[in-house]
Amino acid sequence: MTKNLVIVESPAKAKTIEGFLGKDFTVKSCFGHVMDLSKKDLGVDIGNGFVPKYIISPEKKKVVTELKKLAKDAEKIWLASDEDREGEAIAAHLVDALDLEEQRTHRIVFHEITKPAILEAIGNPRSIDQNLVMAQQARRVLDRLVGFELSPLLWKKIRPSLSAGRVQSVAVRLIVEREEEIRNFEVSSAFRVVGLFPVKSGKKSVMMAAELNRRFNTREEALDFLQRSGGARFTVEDTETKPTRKSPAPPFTTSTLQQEASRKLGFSVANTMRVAQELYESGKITYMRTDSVNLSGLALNMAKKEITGTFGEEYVKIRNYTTRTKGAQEAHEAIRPTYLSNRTIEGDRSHKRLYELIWKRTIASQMADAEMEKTTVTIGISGAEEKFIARGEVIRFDGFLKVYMESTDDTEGEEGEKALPPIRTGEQLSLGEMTAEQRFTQQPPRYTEATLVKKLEELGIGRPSTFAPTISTIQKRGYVVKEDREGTLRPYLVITLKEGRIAEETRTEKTGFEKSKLFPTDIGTLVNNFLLQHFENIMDYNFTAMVEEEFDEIAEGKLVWNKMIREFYDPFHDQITGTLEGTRKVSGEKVIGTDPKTGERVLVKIGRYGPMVQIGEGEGGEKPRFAALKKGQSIDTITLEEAMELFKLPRNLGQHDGGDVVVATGRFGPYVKHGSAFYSLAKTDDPLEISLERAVEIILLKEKEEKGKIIREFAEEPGLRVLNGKYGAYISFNKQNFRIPKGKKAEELTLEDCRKIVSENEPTKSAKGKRKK
DNA sequence: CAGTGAGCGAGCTTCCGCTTGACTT
Repeated sequence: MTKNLVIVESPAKAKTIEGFLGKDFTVKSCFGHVMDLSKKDLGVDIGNGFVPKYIISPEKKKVVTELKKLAKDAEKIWLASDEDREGEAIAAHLVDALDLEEQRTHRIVFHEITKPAILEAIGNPRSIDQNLVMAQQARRVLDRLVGFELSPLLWKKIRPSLSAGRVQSVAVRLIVEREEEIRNFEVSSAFRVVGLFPVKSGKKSVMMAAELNRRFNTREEALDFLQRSGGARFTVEDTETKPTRKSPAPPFTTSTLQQEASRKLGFSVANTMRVAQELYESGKITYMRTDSVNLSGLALNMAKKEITGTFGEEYVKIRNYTTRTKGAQEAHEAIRPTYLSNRTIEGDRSHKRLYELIWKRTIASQMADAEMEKTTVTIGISGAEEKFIARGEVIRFDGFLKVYMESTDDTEGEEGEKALPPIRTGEQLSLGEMTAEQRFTQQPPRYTEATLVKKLEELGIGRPSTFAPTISTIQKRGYVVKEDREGTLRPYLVITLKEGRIAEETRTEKTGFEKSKLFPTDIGTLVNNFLLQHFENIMDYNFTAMVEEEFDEIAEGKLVWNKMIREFYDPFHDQITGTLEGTRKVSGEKVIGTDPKTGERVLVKIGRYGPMVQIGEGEGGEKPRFAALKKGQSIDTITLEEAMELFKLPRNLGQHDGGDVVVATGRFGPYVKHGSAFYSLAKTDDPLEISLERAVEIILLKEKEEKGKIIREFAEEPGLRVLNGKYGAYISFNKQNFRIPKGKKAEELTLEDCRKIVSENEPTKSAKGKRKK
């Protein structure tokens, strides 16, 4: 029996706090929300003031039973869920689910997990803020209404199992619209002129690079300028030196951690969160789902000590950062190492790397500004208006740069500027070399997972706990794919002036190369355009910000929650019924040309199984012909020529081992068929180009791989085999799988053993079987 | 796991935000 029961959200937090509080306190975790709207139906009684139908979440029943038992015997119950809208609702749901009486129940909050903060919280309990709870309820009900009315509309009008929601649909919109911008982008080019001037620096002679303050639009203008420069004199007209400073970035939040881990370590958003979760659970870092840039007083003291000890006192500058993120709730600290004296940790490579990133960012945030000196040299050209400008930078005091430099998203950033050689106004310079290089304007960048999170956060859409799941949802639904794209080679012109002679040369560079970027799929584009056409309000980038304002008013007691919902819902529901009755099924169908052979119309659309091309429409008794689009192709951009190519499959490549080898494209992409067996092609194989030799190679490789999987097989019973799978050995019997009992060695199983296991055990459920149930 | 693209109908899918394990072939 315990005197005091404290309930927090996270089990790792519970463990830490228990250590602060002594033997009269038992600290338990409720693992987040314990109640939610029923999932069987809408879960909201629309006709009756939107009364929510809350149930104890099925996966939380066990926790609730256990907490209820502990609460029954406790003198006091302290609800210590997070201090934000969701946390307040969790506390209210706990009161409900555990049948807590008011006089025994206290609500406490703290922003940092330190002993003084906890003790202060215990000393200042309050009651549950019902206004805040109602604000959460409004948020929850709104999301349910939007999600559970829009999604079924998509099932009817586009395809089953699709989904839409306040957050995910806007995330998809960002990606679709960025792709449109890229498609409509018109590349232009201009000539950038750089002069190299030999200058004495001590005893050595170095080349000083300076860029012309004007770019030329055409080759002729650039050529003309270089010709005129052949006999020109170059004079230093001005040198200017200015001190500048650079400040460190604030400590990590969830979103900035995801961005930097992506840029610096190449981690996906999901991977970053998995590793961070493990660091948190092992006590190495503070909580990883936060929107706060605040550090506790304890952390600041540790930082001061660590920086002083390692770099010296002049490197310390304690700073208070304030968040600028829309809708931030700041229930936690920023993400930081628990102990700043640990510069590194034991563990595998990804844990070490992420930890060190967090350490550096935290430490740097409390360090002095870097102090620089920027020098600008202006060089005049006799007989020309234009000037050459050389820029240099010297670091006078490195400050935080000793530890950490934030990276930027654009890859084509300026190279780090170096110091300029000593130079005086009035000095005459000779020209070493001058080049005019054709440069192209850059299309807008595609989103990565991390830059999409950044954009969502800027718009105030989504929360630290949902960024990673949202990114994975829009990929799982097939709205968006994360892919690499091969670049193409692009020629560009370089004109050089050296020793009075002009030379022209064409070089090539790679352009359009993409790595792990988000691309919209055809279905993603179709769903987006459909929603945009009929639900512009929900798809508005400001929709979340606008409803958040109303949630705030509810939290302040200025607005009644179900009145707000009523005002949203009535027109929204009219939109739903209007669209349901007023539109037909959409498939994105459009004609892209006519078949040069038959003159039939060729059209593209999204069919039952995805994007496809169709020749003819079944008029005049002719059956239409169909072909699925290849990966990376889109009904928006495919040309007639590319579409006709797709009808060259299936191809018969020839004979192997007494059977035809046929290549075609199926449900799961391109494959080779030999006899009754199918073999998938590798990503690098093109089904239209592949040779018989390569196809046979694929067949033999797969056969070899299959053999490697077999641990045991029995001549008497061909359907029964012991196989080696991803999760270890298992028994396969007529397409059903069985676990091998503990203590038995797979290699030593006899036919009798296997038959016994099969007859006495239930087969394991496959993911498919589960879904059917 | 595989080469489809008629139409019908039963039964299913779906949201956002809090939290971690259980489980997989």
